[in-house]
Amino acid sequence: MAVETSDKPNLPHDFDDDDDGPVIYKRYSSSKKNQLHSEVRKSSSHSHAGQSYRQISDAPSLNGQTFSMQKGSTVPSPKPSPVKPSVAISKASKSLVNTSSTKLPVANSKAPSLGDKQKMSVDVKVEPKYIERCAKNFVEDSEDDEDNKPLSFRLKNSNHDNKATPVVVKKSSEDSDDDVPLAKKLYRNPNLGTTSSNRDDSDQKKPISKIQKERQNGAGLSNKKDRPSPLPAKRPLDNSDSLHASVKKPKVSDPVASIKTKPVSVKHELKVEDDDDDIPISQRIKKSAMSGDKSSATKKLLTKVTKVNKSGSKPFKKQIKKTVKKSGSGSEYSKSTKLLPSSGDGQKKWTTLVHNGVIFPPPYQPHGVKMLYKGRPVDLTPELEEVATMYAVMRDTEYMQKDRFKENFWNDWRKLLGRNHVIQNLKDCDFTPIYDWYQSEKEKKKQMTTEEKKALKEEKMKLEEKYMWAIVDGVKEKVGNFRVEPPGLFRGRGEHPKMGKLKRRIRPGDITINIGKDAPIPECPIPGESWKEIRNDNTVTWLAYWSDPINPKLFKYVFLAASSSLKGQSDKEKYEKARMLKNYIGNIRSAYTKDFTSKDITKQQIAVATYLIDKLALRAGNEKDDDEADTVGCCTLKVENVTREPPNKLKFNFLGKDSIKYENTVEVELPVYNAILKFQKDKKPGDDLFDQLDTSKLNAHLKELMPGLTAKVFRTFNASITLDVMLNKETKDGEVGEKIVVYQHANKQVAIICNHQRSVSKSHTAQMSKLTEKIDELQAVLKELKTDLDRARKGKPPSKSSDGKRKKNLGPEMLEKKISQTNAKIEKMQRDMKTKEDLKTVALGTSKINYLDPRITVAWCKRHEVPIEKIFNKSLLAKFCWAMDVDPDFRF
DNA sequence: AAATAGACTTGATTCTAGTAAC
DNA sequence: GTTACTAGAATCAAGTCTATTT
Repeated sequence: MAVETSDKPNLPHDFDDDDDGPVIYKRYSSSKKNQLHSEVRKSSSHSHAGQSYRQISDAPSLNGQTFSMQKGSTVPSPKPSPVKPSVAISKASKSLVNTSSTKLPVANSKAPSLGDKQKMSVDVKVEPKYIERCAKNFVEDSEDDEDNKPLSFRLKNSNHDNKATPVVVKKSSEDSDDDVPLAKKLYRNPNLGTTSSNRDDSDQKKPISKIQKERQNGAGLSNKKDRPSPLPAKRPLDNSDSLHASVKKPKVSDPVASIKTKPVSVKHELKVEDDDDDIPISQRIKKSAMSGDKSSATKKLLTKVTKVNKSGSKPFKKQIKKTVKKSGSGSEYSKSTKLLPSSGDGQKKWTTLVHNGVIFPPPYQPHGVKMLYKGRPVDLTPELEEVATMYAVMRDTEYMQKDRFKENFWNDWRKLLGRNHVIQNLKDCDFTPIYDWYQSEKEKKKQMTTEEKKALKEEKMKLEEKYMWAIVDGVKEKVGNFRVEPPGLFRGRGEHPKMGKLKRRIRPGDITINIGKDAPIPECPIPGESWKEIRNDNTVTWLAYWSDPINPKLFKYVFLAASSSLKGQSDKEKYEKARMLKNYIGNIRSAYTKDFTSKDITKQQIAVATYLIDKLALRAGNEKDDDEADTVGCCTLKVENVTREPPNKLKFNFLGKDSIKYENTVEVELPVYNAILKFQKDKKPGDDLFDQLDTSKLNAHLKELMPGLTAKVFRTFNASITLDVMLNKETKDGEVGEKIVVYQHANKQVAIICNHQRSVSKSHTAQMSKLTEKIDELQAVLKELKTDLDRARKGKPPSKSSDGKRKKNLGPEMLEKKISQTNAKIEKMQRDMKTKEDLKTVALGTSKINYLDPRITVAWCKRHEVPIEKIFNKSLLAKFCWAMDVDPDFRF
């Protein structure tokens, strides 16, 4: 805490405002815009209305504390101008020197449109090291070979001699601008793969002046981004290459200049090994597949790689595991920590940690509205009423159609009711009075004036403010979820066996607090109660946890927010690991290709599974318990989830994470097809396709191929490389708006690959028909204009308008102009419609947040003079602050 | 080697507030 | 000024993966 005071400039948030910061923000924002809320957002909220408990909690009375617990409002940030945050961001990211030189677009206006270009390029200095960097990049560039492309892209190459119909993502079939499925599209562009050449083109061919300009936009850079900032801003991200990253260990290490070097060296060495990568993957695959079993050779190769890696580039393996783990910060650790605050000691995540614990939802406030049992009002104790209300409020949700939900609810409620309660079954319960009461409360809330709302918000803010921040190694950081989850009915996704169960209220006695040794222990906010336990474990990043009331084996953690350095650090490491995969992917692919026909069934299954993960970006697929929804990932695929379609296609159909359906038909290499045939033989539909496999075996195997490699890395790799390749292939000179379209298009393809879906909004159909209507209107106008044009040309006056009024007599030119304007309008609307229809089931956000290396985006923005905030919103900018000063030439 | 515990990331949905459209 | 629409934030469920224990 002491720390807190110093260097404001570097703090992520202005300390000055800190204390009242949030409040101020709030006032600010609310002041002028509040009126807006008067909105009556009906339909949506209404229909699900009570559904979630959250809503309940929002409901004024439910929790008693009127609104104070509402959720969303907290967001401190919304200061009208983005300036502040951006400043902070840039500060944090550019560590030192030329503060002025770097003008991240961010720093500029909020939504700079064209004009921003200039702004962006304003104060740039050409970085002396630019050339150096270029050189580095070239090196990197040269390494690109087709391996760096997503497998799906490559397949094309390999297959193109045969048929080209690989990945057909059903969803994509509707794609608008690209009504062609991604796969097909890709096929069309066989070159996609040649990243290197593209890249070279772009970089090398550019005139220097241009380069310089770009550079300016970019991060400035005179100093290496990687340098450690002298200032105590956010803790410096470990620049070192992620490599270690792969292993969880040394997180905060001192930033050493060596950063870039490492990767390079690795690459070099790898290169030697990878010679065979020069051969197009397709050929390689063929080669290996055809030429009998060369597993031994492969093995050697792999081994070599690994070795090289280990010795040549920093050692990946985790050295030293934490010996002292959970016990609470081992004294040793703290000692060493203290000595070398920034040196990455194996597991240490922080040195000092100060925070105020968590905030609890307000106690339940009984409303006294009586439900009916067999038509008669029933008196309920507040505890029973609370639970009844949770249920009542879910009336409009789908859960009410599910017997499992009702049954689970009844079982839990009944326990509370006790044997002899009047209420003996759910069927005779009528919750309508409570439901109605809830609706009216909601309505009341809606009707509040902006003043009232504002006041409530401020009040809430006041209560919460102290919980919103933590001080980690002297830096004030946002806490993510400092609110303890309120009680409610469990809403599992899909057919979750536990849906409807009562999620009981969490009390201080359930919560374990993790905090710095010397930090004051947070005061327990509920008088008379106390925390379950206090720990001082600096090998973990959580601030608090409690065990999940629905499944006591699981924990609910309180972590820092995504914008924190700690999170940023691991995010960066994640992407570095994925980038590392680029260097290994060639060998990995040839290795598993060889094993498609392995006699060792386990090997064969590993090979095929790895292939699917690589090609389709499937999740690993851990085993699940019976008390969880029945969903699968790669390792847990069932025989029935894969259908063979001769001669060499596989049709996948299963429920993945969150019970989201995955449907995809893909063309695969024949050996894979045959292997699947073999795995399915003599099995029942519900049997495991990969009976010899589980995620730990698979990951253990992957780790032999590349340090730190696990199944999920392929997803990250696949997503990011796809973005990188598509952006660089498709971006053309032109308007910012067009470039953004290119970005969104790439983003969408990634979302499709990752199967990121969203449910169609209720109003979608209505919205579409509205648009259609408008288009029709415009078309009518167009027709009329054309008629008038004809008449005008013949010297006649315009026709009468529909309402019989006279129109202005316009000349032919004028009419022609109008016609083309109208046409443009129509086209635009049609495009918008297409896009809308197209994206109605595709969620772009998830991949942006979790899978796309932000440096690709930032670098692209710099290169193409697109203001970064056109792509990243405020929270993304904060989350990715570590990526903001990336070199414009950065390629994934 | 399998099960369990633990920690952290990923993900769809819900909620809120800002803005656009009427 | 309302109402409709939406982006972004918040929520919390559901994954992944590692380490430890049995």
